Amino acid sequence: MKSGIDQVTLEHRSTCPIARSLDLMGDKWTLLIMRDALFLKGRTFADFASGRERIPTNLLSGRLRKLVGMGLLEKVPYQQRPLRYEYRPTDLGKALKPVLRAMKSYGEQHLGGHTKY
Amino acid sequence: MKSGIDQVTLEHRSTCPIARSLDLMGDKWTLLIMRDALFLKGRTFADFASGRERIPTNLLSGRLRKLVGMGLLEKVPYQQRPLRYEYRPTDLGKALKPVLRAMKSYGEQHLGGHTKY
DNA sequence: CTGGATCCTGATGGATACTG
DNA sequence: CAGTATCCATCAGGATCCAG
Repeated sequence: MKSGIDQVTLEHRSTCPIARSLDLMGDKWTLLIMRDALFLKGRTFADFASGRERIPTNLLSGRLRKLVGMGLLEKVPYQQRPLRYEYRPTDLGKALKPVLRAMKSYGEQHLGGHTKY
Repeated sequence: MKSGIDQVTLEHRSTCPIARSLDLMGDKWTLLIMRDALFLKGRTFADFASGRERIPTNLLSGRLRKLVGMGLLEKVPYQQRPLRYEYRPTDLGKALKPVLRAMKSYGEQHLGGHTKY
């Protein structure tokens, strides 16, 4: 299909800023994609798909669509012939860094995760 | 049923501390419960259930079981006759505050959420 | 070959009713 | 009050298929 309507409408359960944030990124993949986009720089679909956690391609394409629709990533062509795109974090996306840093810190200190993003 | 096995086993997709954190709290309700536990003090089941986002009771009981099992909350009796319990954040649970603060800040600055937890 | 879309199936979510 | 049980809807995951 060409692609459905790209209205990325987020439910919002309450006016609480934490709840709003969770409505946007409260799942197991969204922040992992942003981690790669923010710390591993401009990434292509294949790059995201081959990350260590192996996100299924159908979930990846859906999440990317949502993130672009919400303005956290932008899809920009980086070469012609063949045309290729990469997903780059916008300023709105970069604003997520403190959240990711807090989670990284929590994981390192309390969950036994090694460093390296 | 009496209650299934209470083994709270977390999958872990990789050694990345962010991925580990997300394995633990990457869903729409876990951090909301911790928000209430941390900022609204010792809470009972009914208190959590009647929060503004109205978490269904079956999900609530499952999440509380998980959080107690992972050691972020502890279930302590606070009165006898009739016996009543409340869920109190442990030190491990309190360590989540920076994550919640980062999300609160993101929500306020970029998602139009009002303050008040 | 890359970047997805589709399909199928099992797991999870969510609303609400019900019980000790 | 503190959960369970139930029932349906939606999502996750994996495999595969298709277009440029």
